[in-house]
Amino acid sequence: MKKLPKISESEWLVMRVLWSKNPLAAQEVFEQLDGTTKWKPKTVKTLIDRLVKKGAVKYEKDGRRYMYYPAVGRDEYVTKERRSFVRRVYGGISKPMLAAFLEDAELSADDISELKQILEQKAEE
Amino acid sequence: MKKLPKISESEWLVMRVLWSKNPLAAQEVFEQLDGTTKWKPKTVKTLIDRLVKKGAVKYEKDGRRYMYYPAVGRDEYVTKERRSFVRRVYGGISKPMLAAFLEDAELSADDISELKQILEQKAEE
DNA sequence: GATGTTGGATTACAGATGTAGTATTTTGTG
DNA sequence: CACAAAATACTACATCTGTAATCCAACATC
Repeated sequence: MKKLPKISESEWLVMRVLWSKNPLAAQEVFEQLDGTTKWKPKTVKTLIDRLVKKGAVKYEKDGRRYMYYPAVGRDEYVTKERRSFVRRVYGGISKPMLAAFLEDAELSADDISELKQILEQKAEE
Repeated sequence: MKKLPKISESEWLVMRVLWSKNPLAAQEVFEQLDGTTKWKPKTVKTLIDRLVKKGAVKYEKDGRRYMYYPAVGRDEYVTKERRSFVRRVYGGISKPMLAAFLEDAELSADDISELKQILEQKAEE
């Protein structure tokens, strides 16, 4: 249960890119982001540098440039963020919160039955 | 659809107090928080002041002190935060996300059947 | 009326964040 | 080899956050 560094809003976008594909050069991260943000390449580089300093990203040399890759797992992070979100906003996970999520979601019939299964599983405990 | 000011982590705790009971004097907010945080009264006052400046809290005079109350609705806020959370972390609401929430939750039998009802409702659309 | 007490107003200050710019080094190119 | 192109390294700077402390005014008390 190591401690995960805090990742800011903007840094999340960088992590999402690196989680989806890696290793990437700074330039490539910028290209992946281009369109979803209006950041300049230098901005992306700064964000990457900060993530490296925080220990969320690692790199290896590739000639004149660095190739970056995530040092922390996406799933751990998502879990951590999910928990801190519910604590902050709802004071804890709760039925009203789940209801709001479910109502806000667009789900296929398959999704719905999968989720129902999960609920049924839980009912048995 | 007015724009809601951003509320920081710490400020959320103050808002939660004010949403649950208001109007309150700064001192009273401090008392409500005491135990859940280790903040000094001055810290709480600063947070309140910032919320006022952001327009998330209003006040009225009561003798020599101010009584504070929320200027924004809890529900709007929660919705906003929920959406920004899913966008940031999952890139959008999704079944895997919901599954993770459900699995992480502690639910009573009643809760479970209520949630199942919501899902069934959605299945009919 | 002087004085302590209780609020509010103002100020503090370091670290995180958003958003780059400038300087320097490495390297491919004419 | 001199120079432009590309990467990295270092620097910038206003805001926001977390976490108060200090100063001042009004009231309550002796």
